[in-house]
Parts: sequence; structure tokens; C-alpha cells
Amino acid sequence: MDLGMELEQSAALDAETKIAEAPGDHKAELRLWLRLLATNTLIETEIRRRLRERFDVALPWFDLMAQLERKPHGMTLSELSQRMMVTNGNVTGLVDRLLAEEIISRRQHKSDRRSYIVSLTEKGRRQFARMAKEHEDWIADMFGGLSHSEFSALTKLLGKLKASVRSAVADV
Amino acid sequence: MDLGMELEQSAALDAETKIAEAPGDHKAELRLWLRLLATNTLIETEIRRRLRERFDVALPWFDLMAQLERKPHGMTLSELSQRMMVTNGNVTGLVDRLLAEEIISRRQHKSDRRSYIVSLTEKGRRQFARMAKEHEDWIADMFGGLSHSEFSALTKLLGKLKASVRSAVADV
DNA sequence: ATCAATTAGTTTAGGCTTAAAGTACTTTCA
DNA sequence: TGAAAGTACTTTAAGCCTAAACTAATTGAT
Repeated sequence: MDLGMELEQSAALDAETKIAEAPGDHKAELRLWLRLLATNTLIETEIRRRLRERFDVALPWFDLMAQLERKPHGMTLSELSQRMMVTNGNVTGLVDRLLAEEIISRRQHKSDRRSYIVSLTEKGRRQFARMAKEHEDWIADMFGGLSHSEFSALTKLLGKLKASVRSAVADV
Repeated sequence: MDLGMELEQSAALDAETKIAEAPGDHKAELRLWLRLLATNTLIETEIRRRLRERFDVALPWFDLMAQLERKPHGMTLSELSQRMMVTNGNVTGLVDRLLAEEIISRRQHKSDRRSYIVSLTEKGRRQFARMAKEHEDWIADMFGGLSHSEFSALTKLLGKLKASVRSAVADV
């Protein structure tokens, strides 16, 4: 997704030279979002391509496995859907397919009969370990153009942005 | 998507206090990507929800209209698919649906008989204008937690990251 | 001028994703 | 304790999206 409003690359727009904007002018915010979006899409497309090429695995599968890997005792489908930031129905379908491949297993919750716990099988753990190793290198490779300090600055700023978005979404 | 590897929130990790990493340790890069991803997903989900609620329109429709709005003379499907960062086949389907709603129109390319030009209809232009106005406010609202200088710093850093990703993707 | 390579767009098959409605179970609280 | 509200998960319908195979037209190299 790239909302196509990418503004002129006027290099002059920084904190020093920026003139007070007209009220209701949100070009800077828009520009920032578009840049975030484009960057994210670039990375995601490339990761998807490499996962398919190297491991014949779809990105949502990797995502699901990554979640389970951190929780050796497994988790419920609801928790999974929250962590993956997708709907419950989506997770139901994914779980079905990963079960069929014996990458994950599923058991009834002990006390809540509505609920299931899914976790990685041994096969799933092995496969994920191989993928995670390369995946880390891909990311490091793509991010290699940034210095140490740019890194930590960007991480910090994104944390702030995330918090800002969260609070705006929360109190609608 | 949220690859579930979110690391412990050790606040101590900045340029000053960071100790040299072990070779092959890419935790910082991973953390940065996960944060980018989560932020993007939050924004996208919320925009999608609001577009549906206020205008009964899907995000890809808005995206496509935003592209066309900038090019009053229209553009080819290929150009559209490049700008939207999706496949040609995807665009074919979207264009079909938007044509049916008379939001866009389509004509043969003058000299290249393989090619079509699509552009917004008057109806499409009107509808997009209404949406774009609110959309800008939503974004500004979500990004409101950042100061002017944080804004420009983040914009600049994301530009660098985007360039870094692009060059890594290019020379695979 | 010709034919191989490329490009524009479509189609197909299959998985992804959502929103909304539905089933089964649990919790709450009057 | 028992009805109402809430939660966990599934199903459905419809659209999104990709990769790959396909058709038709153009370009380029000899």
C-alpha cells in the first residue's frame, strides 16, 4: 500500500527552515505516514519473497510460528490473534493449515472448554529455528545503511509514534 | 503482522550505554523492524476501520483513488500497480470493481494497443475529495504526540532506512 | 524485415483477511 | 440460582493479494 500522495521531495523541510503551517495543513504528518508505509511495504515484500523462495513458507506462517516459539507451553487462539494483530477467524484458518502440516499441535484448555492451546511441534521448532537464523540476517542486511546512533534514535522515535497512535486510537 | 519477537523493553539500550554486540547478534535491527511493523499495522487497521465506517470504502480503493487524483490525465494499469506496490493482477481486479461503481473510467492508450489509461470520473473526484479531507485529520490526530522536531527527525531517519532497504533489495 | 525478448494486461488457483453472524461455554450479578 | 452479558472459537461471504501461466502487442538486435 502506498497512498500515492508522496509530496515533492523538498529537502528544505526540516526543523530549522520550516515555516509555520497554515491551520489544517497536515502535509508533514501525511508525508511521514507515507514514508512509514512505503518502508514497511518494501521490507515485508522482500521478506515474503525470501521466505517463499528459501523455505516455501508464507509470511503469516512464519509470524504464527514466531509467536509460539516464545511460549513453549503454547497459547490460546485468542492470545495468538491479539499478538498477530489479526482477527480470530483468520487465526482459525491459519491454525487449520499449520495443523495439517504438523507444524503445530492443539489441545483442549484444562478448565475452559471453549478454549484451545496451540504450540509448536518438534518439527515446527526445528523448521522455525532454521528460518529465524536467516531472517535475522536479512533484516540486518536491509538495515545496514544506518549507523548505531541513527538506529537507536529511530527506534526511540518509533516507540513514541506508536504510543501516540495507540492513545489516539484508544479514545475515539 | 507482528512477528512476535518483541524483545524485553530494556530502556538502557541507547547509543551511549550500548555495549559492542556479539558478532551475528542482530537484536537491535529486529527490534526496529518489529516496532515499524506494529506501528504501521496500528495505523493501517484504524484507517481501514474509519474508511469503512464513514465512507463504506475499502483501503485499496482509497489508495487507488489517491494515485489517480494526482494524475488528472490518468495512468496505465502498470504504472498504477507500481505506485501501489501490488501486482498487476491485483490491479486488474480492483479496476474492474471501481469501474463498476463508476468511480474511475478507462480508455485505450493512443499508440500502444496493449495498454489502457484509467482516471477518476467526476463522481470519483468528488468522493475522494471528501475522504481525503478527513483522512488528513485522522493521521494528524494519530501523530499528534510528536513534536515538530521529532517529526522532522523521524521523517529524515525513515528516508534513510527506506534508502538502505532499497539498496539491499536491489543487489540481491 | 524478422524473430526473439520484453512488456501490458488478464486469468487462474489458492491462500489471506475482514466483518458479521452463529454456536457453545463461562461469568456476573440480581 | 438463573437469566443476561460476555468470551472463545468457527463459519460464511466477499474482497484482497500473490505467483504463475497465458494472450496480445511492441521493441530490439541482427
